[in-house]
Amino acid sequence: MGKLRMTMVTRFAPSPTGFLHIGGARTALFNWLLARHHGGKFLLRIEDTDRARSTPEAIEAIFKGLEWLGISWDEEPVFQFSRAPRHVELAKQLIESGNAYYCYCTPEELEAMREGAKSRGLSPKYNGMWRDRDPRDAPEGVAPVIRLKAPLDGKTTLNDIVQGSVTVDNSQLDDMVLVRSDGTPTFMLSVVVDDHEMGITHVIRGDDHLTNTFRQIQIYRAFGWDIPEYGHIPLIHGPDGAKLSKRHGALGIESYKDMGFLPEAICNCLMRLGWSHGDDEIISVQQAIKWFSTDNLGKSASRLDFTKLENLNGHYIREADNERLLHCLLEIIGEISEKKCHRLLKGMNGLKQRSKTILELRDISAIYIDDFSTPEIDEMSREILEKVLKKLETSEEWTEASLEASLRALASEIEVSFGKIAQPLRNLLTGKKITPSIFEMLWVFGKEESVGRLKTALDLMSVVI
RNA sequence: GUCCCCUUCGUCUAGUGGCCUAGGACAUCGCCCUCUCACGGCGGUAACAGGGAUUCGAAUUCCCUAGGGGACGCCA
Repeated sequence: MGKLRMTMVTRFAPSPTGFLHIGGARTALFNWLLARHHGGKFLLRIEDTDRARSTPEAIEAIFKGLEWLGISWDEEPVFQFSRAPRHVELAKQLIESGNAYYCYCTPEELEAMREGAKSRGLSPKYNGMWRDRDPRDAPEGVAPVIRLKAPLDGKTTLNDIVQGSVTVDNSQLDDMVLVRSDGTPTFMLSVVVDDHEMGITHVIRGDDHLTNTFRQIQIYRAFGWDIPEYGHIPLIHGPDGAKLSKRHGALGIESYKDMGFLPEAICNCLMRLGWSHGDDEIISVQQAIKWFSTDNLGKSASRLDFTKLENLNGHYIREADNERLLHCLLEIIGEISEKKCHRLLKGMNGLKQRSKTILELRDISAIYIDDFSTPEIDEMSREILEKVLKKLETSEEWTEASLEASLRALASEIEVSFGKIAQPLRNLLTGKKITPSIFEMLWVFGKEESVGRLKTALDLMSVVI
C-alpha cells in the first residue's frame, strides 16, 4: 500500500483577547508562506474559549489585519468555543480509557500545594493526589476537573523544525487540567483536538509555546493520534531587548497602518525577522512564497527595528502606484477638491521620492494642498524674482525641460548662481525650504497658478514699500 | 526555585570545519551627484559573549561560565 502524499495544512490560531499584534502577524505570515509554498492549506482558528476576555472587536481586528496584510485563509474560520462539547466528549473518552481522571482539589488546596513545593525548592506542580484515588472518596459539593494521567517517568522528545531535538523529563510535567470544574475545556485540550480534527500537519508558533508542546504531545499520545510537525520561532523583542509588550511596540497591526506603513513593507520587515534567504533584503510576498523554507528559520530572538521598517516603507512607497498613494492620502486628510487631487497626482513622483511613510507624504503634500500665502521676500531676491516672472510670463512652452532651460539661461544672463534663483522661487511658491524640484513644481502648478503666485507676492511687496 | 531555549557589527542577518584578513542590509560618518531635500553612486567605522577541549585547521563540533529570553494556572 503506497503512502498517500498528505497535503500540508497550517494554521494561525489567535485568541481574540486583544488586537492582532506584530508577533502574531509574523506567526500568521510564516504559516501562510509555508502553506502557499507547498500548495497546501492555511486555516484560521479563533481561540475564543476565554469567554470573559474574548471580544467581537478583537475578532474583527484580526480578520481586518490579516486582510490588510494580504494573508488569505482557506475555508471558514473555526471558532474554538463552538467545539467545546466535542472537546469535553473526548476528555470523557480519555477517562474511560484510563488516561484521565477526576480531581476534586479546590483552588485553595492547589495554591497551598504550590506554595509548599516552592518553599521546598521544588517545581510548583500538582502532586497527583487524585490520580489513583477511588472516586467514591469524592467530597460533597465539589465539582471536579478532569486531569490527564500523564506519564510519571521517562522523557518526551520533540523534533522541532526550528529548535531541533529538545527533550524534557516527564517528571517536570504534571497532570494538567483538561476540563474545568465548570465543564469547559482548557486551552491544552482544545488545541490538540482541534489541530487533530482540522488535519493540521505543521504548526509554526512562538517559542513561548515550546513547553506547552510537551504537554500537548502527552495528550496526543493519550488519544493515540499522530503528532504534527512543530516549529517554534523565537519571539520578537522590543527595541530594549525585552519581550514585546503592550507597553512598547506591541501595537495592533492597524496602528502600523495609522503610522503610515504599507502592508508590503510590514510583511517584508516581518519575514526578515527570524527568516532569511541569503543576502536578499527586498523580498516581495510572491518571491517569499517561492523561497520560503523552514530550513532558513533562525533560532535567536530579534528586535523590531523601526528605522529599517521606515527604510523598507520608503522603498515600497517609491514603487507604489500614484493613484494608490493618492487614495492612501485621502484616507487620512479627507476630501479635497478635484483640482487639488489632480495636482497631487501630477506631483506624486516628486513627493513619494521624499517620503518614508504616508504621514510624511501627507506633510510634504501640503505644498499642493494648502492655500497660497504670500511669503516675505528680501530686496535682492525680489529683483531676481521680478526677472523670473518676466521670463515665465513669456514662456510659450511649459514643461519641466523647457522651464529648466529658460531659468538656467536666465541665471547665466544675470550672472548669478542658479541657487540664487531657485531658493527664493521655492520659498515664494511654497513657503518652504525643502520641496521637490522647482521645475517639477512649476509644471505641476501650471503657468497660470505659478505666474499668479509670483505676481501676488511681488505686487504685495511693492505696496508695502 | 526548577526546566527549556538563545548569544556574529548599534540593529536585522549570511555563514552548516578550510572559499572568512567574517559577507549583505538598515543606521552612522565622508565624498560624488545637485536648485533645497530626497533618490542614486562610491568609500569608511563597526561583530564571531568569555574560557577550555576535539582537529592539521573552528564563527561553524563538544564542555563549562556569564548574560539574555521563555515556561512552570481550573489564561490562551
